Amino acid sequence: MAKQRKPALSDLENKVMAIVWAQEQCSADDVRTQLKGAASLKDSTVRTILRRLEQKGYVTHRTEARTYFYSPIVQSQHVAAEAVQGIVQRLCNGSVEDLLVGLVDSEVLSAEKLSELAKKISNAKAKDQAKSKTRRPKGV
Amino acid sequence: MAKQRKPALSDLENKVMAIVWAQEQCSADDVRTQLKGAASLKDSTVRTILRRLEQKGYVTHRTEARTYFYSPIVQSQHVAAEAVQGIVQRLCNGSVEDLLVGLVDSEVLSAEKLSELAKKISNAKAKDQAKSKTRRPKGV
DNA sequence: TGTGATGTGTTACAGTGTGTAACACTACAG
DNA sequence: CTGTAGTGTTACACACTGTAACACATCACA
Repeated sequence: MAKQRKPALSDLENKVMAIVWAQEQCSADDVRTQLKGAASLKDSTVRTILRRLEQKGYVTHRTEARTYFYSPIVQSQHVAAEAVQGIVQRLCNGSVEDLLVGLVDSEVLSAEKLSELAKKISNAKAKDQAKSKTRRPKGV
Repeated sequence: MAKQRKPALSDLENKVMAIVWAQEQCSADDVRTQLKGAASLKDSTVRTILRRLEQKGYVTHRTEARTYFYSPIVQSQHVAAEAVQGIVQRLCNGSVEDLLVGLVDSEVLSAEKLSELAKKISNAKAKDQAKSKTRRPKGV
């Protein structure tokens, strides 16, 4: 259960997280370099963000020869799922159905695509479960 | 298309919107009264929120004998859909599939429920389209 | 016609979050 | 032992939020 609602991510924090997520592991400087495309920030700035992300519980770091290597604690999909849950509660009377209907109505997702994905996911899950005697894909 | 991304709603703004959405129409005082359960705010406070919501483009008002009656401009489901779209872009590499997978993985939604809802929505939509010769359920 | 009640407009202000960064400190390499 | 590269601490301005006071307008009624 837990789901200890983490403080939301700001824009910049999001960008940084995107980078961390993308490589599962990176130093402050890695982040700064990859962020360069968008904005060009001082390294202390980047490190501040990283530290805040750590405080917020999104990443952790490992020290290796006085260099911090950050890695995500939570998966982006999980964060997304929590965010969606919040939306469902706040905006859809707690009904996921309402949300999906809204998505289809707003043409964010077509009914066909939705069905297709639902099918795909069901299948994948069935397969996962069959396999779970040996592997544990979503245990912990 | 448009989708002119509206400024996000704060907590209190959300609560107020919930009330406005719930009744499609209400005065500042209505809102204050119904908000009472949660917090007890001065009417000027409530009106400030309402005005901000109007500025942000979420509601509009109609004056009737010097009383403002606010009504939502956007549907909650639509706001929800936009929010989800943002999440998909920021956290799921733009893939709705990733999002759905995340929802299922995080047990926000079971694969069965998803399939069921997808089916239901498809059917509803098919019906809607059949009917759309006479009614226009989501034209404009 | 003057006045109270009711409702609105304007303005404010403190707290928090965010983006941004300077500067001080530490430890390894040479 | 002295750069150099990396970290920790601290700061600050700006925007957003929650909260509200106070002034202004107008309708109903005396």
